[in-house]
Amino acid sequence: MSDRTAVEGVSDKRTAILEATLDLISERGFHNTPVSLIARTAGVSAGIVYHYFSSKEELINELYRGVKLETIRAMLADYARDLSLQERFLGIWSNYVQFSLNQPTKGLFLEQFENSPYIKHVMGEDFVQALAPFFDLFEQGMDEGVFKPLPPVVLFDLGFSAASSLVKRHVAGVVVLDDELVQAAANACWDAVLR
Amino acid sequence: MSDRTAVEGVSDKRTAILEATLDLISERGFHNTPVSLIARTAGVSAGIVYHYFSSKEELINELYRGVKLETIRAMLADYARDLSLQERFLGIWSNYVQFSLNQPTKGLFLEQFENSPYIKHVMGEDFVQALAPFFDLFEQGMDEGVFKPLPPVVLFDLGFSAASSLVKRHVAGVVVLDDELVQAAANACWDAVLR
Amino acid sequence: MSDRTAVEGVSDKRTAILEATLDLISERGFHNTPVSLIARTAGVSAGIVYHYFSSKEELINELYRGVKLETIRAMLADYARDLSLQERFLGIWSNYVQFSLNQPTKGLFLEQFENSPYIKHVMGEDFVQALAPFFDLFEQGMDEGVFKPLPPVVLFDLGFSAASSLVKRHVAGVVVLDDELVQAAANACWDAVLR
Amino acid sequence: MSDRTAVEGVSDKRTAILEATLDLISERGFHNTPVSLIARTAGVSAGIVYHYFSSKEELINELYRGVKLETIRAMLADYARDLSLQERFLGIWSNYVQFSLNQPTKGLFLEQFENSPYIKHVMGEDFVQALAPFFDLFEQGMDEGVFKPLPPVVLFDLGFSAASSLVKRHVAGVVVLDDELVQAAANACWDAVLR
DNA sequence: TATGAATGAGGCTTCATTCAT
DNA sequence: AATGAATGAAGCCTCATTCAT
Repeated sequence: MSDRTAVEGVSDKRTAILEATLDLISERGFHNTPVSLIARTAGVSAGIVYHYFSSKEELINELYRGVKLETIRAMLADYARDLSLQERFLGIWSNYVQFSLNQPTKGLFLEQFENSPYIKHVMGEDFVQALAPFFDLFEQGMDEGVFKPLPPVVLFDLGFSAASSLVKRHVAGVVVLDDELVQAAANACWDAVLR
Repeated sequence: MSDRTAVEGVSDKRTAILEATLDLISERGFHNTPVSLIARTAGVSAGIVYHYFSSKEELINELYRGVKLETIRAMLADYARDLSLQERFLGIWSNYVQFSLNQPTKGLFLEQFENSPYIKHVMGEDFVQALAPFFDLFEQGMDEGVFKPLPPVVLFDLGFSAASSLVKRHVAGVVVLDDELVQAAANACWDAVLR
Repeated sequence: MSDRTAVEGVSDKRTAILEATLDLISERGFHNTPVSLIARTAGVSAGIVYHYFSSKEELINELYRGVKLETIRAMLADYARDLSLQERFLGIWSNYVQFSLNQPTKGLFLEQFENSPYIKHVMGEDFVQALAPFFDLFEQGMDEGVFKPLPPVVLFDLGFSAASSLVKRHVAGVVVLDDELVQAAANACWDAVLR
Repeated sequence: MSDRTAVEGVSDKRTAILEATLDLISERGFHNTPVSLIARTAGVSAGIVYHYFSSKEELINELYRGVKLETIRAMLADYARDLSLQERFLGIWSNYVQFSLNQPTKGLFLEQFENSPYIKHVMGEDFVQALAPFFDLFEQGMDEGVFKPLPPVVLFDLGFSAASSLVKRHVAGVVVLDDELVQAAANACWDAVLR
């Protein structure tokens, strides 16, 4: 037990810092979120943050990587090659919406991060791996002549850009994203990629 | 000339401040863009900024309103009710892409602003008016049974979300948005909204 | 008429500036009273203040001299050598209280000014003249053996310090300075100077 | 010694800041005493001031409370109910004068503070307790028919207002407050409160 | 006389980061 | 591994004063 405590003790604080950072930044923004506040929220001292992360920037980058990977993986939950193209496509859509609605801070954080010139994002090998199923999906769809003959990234945007926009609308209270609407929107995007 | 000087003289500095703010924020972010740098870039003193704007926040809000309105109007250039639904839809698409590629700082600024919890955006009557043609378009399309029976905002997202994503891909160097690709993407989104 | 307008026009603005300064400083303090606010309150431009006064400091000094002289003169209204010592003493007391209650801003301003190291007060010949009756009173009282044999300034403080303290109590709402109380206090101070 | 160091270590900087603030403000005024100068004089960084005080205003308020309490307590040194009314009264007088002459900055600071609309003073329970002996003195004096039948605050002002005025005269060089003069003045004020 | 835009120094405060303990 | 006092650079903003008109 002392072993676990020791081991988890470490990651506990690290995790607490990351979670506090996520919550604070998603509702206050990068600036307006001082390290001292992150520390207080996480229940640790300001100094210890620099034991786990070399700088505030690295902390935020680390958080970005984690949240981004988690989001990608959530989108691909249940993804299986033996499902039809459409089943996989629609599955990603509903996974994404469900995840975003359950974890609103993560979406807000990602959008903020990705639209800020403040911090340059560096992606590593694990991202390439995590994203592979998307390319797999679109390449298979093109090979089979089911999808429009466009670069996979373009198909990706055609297929999923609207999803995050709609989630923002929902968060803003402009629309209510119930199952029916999600399915309708997902099917509309399916029409967009379909040849 | 003395006429123009007199007239423009009043707003010259104000305009210079707004333009400097746009350029700096789009490439450096909200923070990392001190008022002192804005002033220096605009060729004015730091103090005078507060003669034209009551705070940095108000300056940025004012800038947002101006850029947003300009973008909306650019999208609707040539918009005319006697054009077909598809012509109008595709026109908006190409107007948007063209404007975004010509004025990359404005798109970057808008995305950053709209995804930041830092500043709350307040829109006024002029926005409602400027956006009217979009609602006009989608409502007419639904009335005629051409578009899917979905809320106008949803149709808007289905129709245009991908556009800004693709522009970002272009700016990031991932794809090259030539005319052919823009048309293909625009037509794909047309498929998305089409019944 | 044009003559009067021209002449009064000048002093009108000067007076308006002085009055605005008095009101603002008495309720906001020296700092926290920018020249720009003084100008706005007086209904003039900021620049013109420097036509009438060479600096903010001089403006305040000028104001001090005027208010101080006015206060001294108000205390000595009705002062006449043919009145008894006690009549003159009590007259000063009630004049002071009456003036202070009617013109609360002036007392506040004087106290603030005289207790601030910010601005060094320079008094001129007119002050010496205006204050002469006080010395006259106390010297006569000493010569006649009616007052305690103390320096006139000391007799002055013994005789009148309590007056301003009581006015402040009244302004603060701690006591109500009605006629009866003023007379009682004045008589008590008369006891203090009386041999 | 290590003990004292440890104990004092905590409040050392806080105390240094308060002392520097007192000295600087008493000779320069509230404004004209920037926080940066306070910090430099105290031998600390500017930032740390905000670790101990939430703002410059709070710092000054805190200082006021401390100096005021110290002054009140100094006035009441040796105060004892078994002394006669007159002994107590005259003791307060000489305590006050002695304290003021020994600690001229404190008197200057108090006067400046109390006559400035800049900062609103809030007094707490400790003030009420510290001031109790004054009320005790005046109420007893009235009950015994020794003092004039006036509100305690009024008796207080009649009894002690002149003291601070005279100290200011001394500081200004107008009179020399030697023991003889202090006693004469104190006795004169005793006459003022005496029935 | 009069305006008010403009300047620029300086004030208060915040905050990422370090370091003695 | 942990604390939190401490630093000092930098940010936003104010304001006395000037000057072109």
